[in-house]
Amino acid sequence: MTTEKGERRRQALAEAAGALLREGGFDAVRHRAVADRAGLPLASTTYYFDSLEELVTAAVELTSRQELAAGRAELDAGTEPDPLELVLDQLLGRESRKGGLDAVLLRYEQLVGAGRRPYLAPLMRTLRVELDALLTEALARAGHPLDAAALRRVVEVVDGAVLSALIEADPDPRATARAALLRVL
Amino acid sequence: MTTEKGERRRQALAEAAGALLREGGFDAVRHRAVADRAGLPLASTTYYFDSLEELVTAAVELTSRQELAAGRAELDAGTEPDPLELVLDQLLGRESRKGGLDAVLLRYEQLVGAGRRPYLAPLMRTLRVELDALLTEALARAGHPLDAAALRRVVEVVDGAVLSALIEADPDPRATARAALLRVL
Amino acid sequence: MTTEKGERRRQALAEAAGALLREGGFDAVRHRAVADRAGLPLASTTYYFDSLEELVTAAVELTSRQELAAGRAELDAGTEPDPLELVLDQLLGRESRKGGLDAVLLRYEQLVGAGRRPYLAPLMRTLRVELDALLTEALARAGHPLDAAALRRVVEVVDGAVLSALIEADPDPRATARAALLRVL
Amino acid sequence: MTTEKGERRRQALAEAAGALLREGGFDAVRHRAVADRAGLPLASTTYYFDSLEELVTAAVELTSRQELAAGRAELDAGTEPDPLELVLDQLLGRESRKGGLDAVLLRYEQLVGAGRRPYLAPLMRTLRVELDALLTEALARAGHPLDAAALRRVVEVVDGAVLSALIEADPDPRATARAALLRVL
DNA sequence: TATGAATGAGTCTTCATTCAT
DNA sequence: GATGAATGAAGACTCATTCAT
Repeated sequence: MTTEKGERRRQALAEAAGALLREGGFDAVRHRAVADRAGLPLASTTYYFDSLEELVTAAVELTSRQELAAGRAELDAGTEPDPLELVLDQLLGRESRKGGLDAVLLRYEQLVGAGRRPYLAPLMRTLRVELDALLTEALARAGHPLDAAALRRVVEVVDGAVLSALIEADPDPRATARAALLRVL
Repeated sequence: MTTEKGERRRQALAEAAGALLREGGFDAVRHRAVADRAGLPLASTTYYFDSLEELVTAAVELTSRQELAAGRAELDAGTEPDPLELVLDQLLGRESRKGGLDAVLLRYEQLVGAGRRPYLAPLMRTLRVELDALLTEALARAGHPLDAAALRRVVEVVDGAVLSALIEADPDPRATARAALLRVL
Repeated sequence: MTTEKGERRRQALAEAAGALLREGGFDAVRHRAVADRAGLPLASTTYYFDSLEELVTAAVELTSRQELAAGRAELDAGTEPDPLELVLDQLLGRESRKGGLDAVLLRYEQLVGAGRRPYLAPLMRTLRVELDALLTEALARAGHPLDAAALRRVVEVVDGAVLSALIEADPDPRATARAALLRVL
Repeated sequence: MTTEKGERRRQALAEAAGALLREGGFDAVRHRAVADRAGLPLASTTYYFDSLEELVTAAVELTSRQELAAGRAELDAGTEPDPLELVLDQLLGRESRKGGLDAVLLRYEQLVGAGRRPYLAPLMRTLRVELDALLTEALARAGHPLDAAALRRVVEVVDGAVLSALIEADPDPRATARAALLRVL
């Protein structure tokens, strides 16, 4: 039943929601804001998504898959000489290359936010599996073949370091994360 | 100027706000909810706190200081045979001893939430300093004298592990955290 | 886009606001009061008007245009044998024919109120232009062709007299205004 | 019973209320604002004035009497070479010498505001009598001896002109008023 | 299939006034 | 005599969701 046009609109809404999520966190994802952002009628948000939760879920999924796909593409293309940068892209968001805390916040907000939003949990776990696969490959290419448990530990260390950087208002969380990553490898 | 009774009411409101924060996150801290919880009139919330932000700040501070004070007391009393448990108390919340994720969530929510709530940043940094002092002492008593940088790294590892546990819906995040702690020491 | 019914409701709200404005001044125009008066739900007031200012503006405009239209109609119909009465209608409000101060107050309240309500200024100036055109025509028909400057002076004299009458609680401000008008012509 | 200190505080509150009235109109006169402005406790406002209406009344009276007294003093001192300026001072407020509309607004706001505030009417009439006496004297000294009726007409013309200036956002209402005054004399 | 219209519930906050001390 | 504490009522405004068309 899904018209092509319908699918396009659904995607536009999810993208708008994703942008809002990035900029203002979960609380910023409101029907009106999403509709305005997408340039679509207010009612289209509830027409294409039964509830706000569904819309948020779609936004998280879209956002994350775009990051994953970009990482995978670069990995396959072999463009990036330093695979560790690809790892940091995934853990901090590619936008973190530009510096600043905002870009980093979203990922951790989502991680923690999932705790209060059980409806996100399944998606988060799925995404994690895909993330782990990508990271494993990138680290192997960087000369660090790791098994699943070891990878987890590496990710945890970086996550912990970034969390810490967020609170300290560390001006360059990516550098901090990179240091932690090198230390643990 | 502050009456004793006035101070008690203020505290009651902050405590109610803290409970709501623990149970439902930042979004659950609303004037009405706090007032109802404390069994006080709605307007008392704005009488004692100029804005919701102030109330949230008071809630975070109260909650955190209670945890810190409890840890400090136990440490000084020497009741707890295993100082590492005190460390875990501080990083996961004492309630995590009972198991379950809910108790753990708050701390990380606050850490990340401070990112979207700049008004919390100063408090978070102050609390961090006090936390570090307590942890340093506890770890020293456990036979692990650490300098500031080393301590930070230990905390980061545990934080990363807990964050991971939250997403995995790990049934026993405390055990996971303990394992990470032992590994890094 | 606007449904006919929608337009009718918008108008009903503006009319309710206008009635409140007349009876109780600017302070009486509140969302709740307007909604109750119009027999519509509270939220309809913010649905049709983005803010209270917009609603007040609509009320002023509607009220004033109705007066203007009525004056124009009578002027064109030639019903009123004494065109000066039409002038007084415009300057004191048609309701002032019934006597009493209340009817007169609104116009002057709006004139002065615009000072504290900059958002009304553009509308007030537009209305003034239309008013001047109507008055010029009515006075010409009464045998007093006036240029713009002369008209302004006439209006000012009447306005001054009415203002004075308002404070004196003059029982018949219309008669006072008429006397001033005749004197200045 | 009135302590000297009590009387001083009453006056301080009335003065604070007057300042707020001038700056923000009737709506700006609130208990809290007045107390803050006067640097006195909130409850002192209701202690010294049974209601807000009383406080507003006191503010209007104080403000107006100060203007009157200043005018009278200058008149008696013979400082001001042009008595017409004293007339304008009274009709537009002395602050209007500095130019701008704000200074002028208050007087007309009070004139009109009295319509919605019957409790002000007696005071307004009393003040008018005193004003008329002062104006008569000033105009006589300027070579324009006028009887009561003629004076009223002069005042009305100026009032009308100023009202008009307020709406047009006339940058120099005082000049406009002066021109109207000269014209009518 | 879409969407403009609509609204009940709820948001934070302000305020005049009362009262116990 | 003075005032800190307190609060009921009301303020403007937001929002997720429903529904008729």
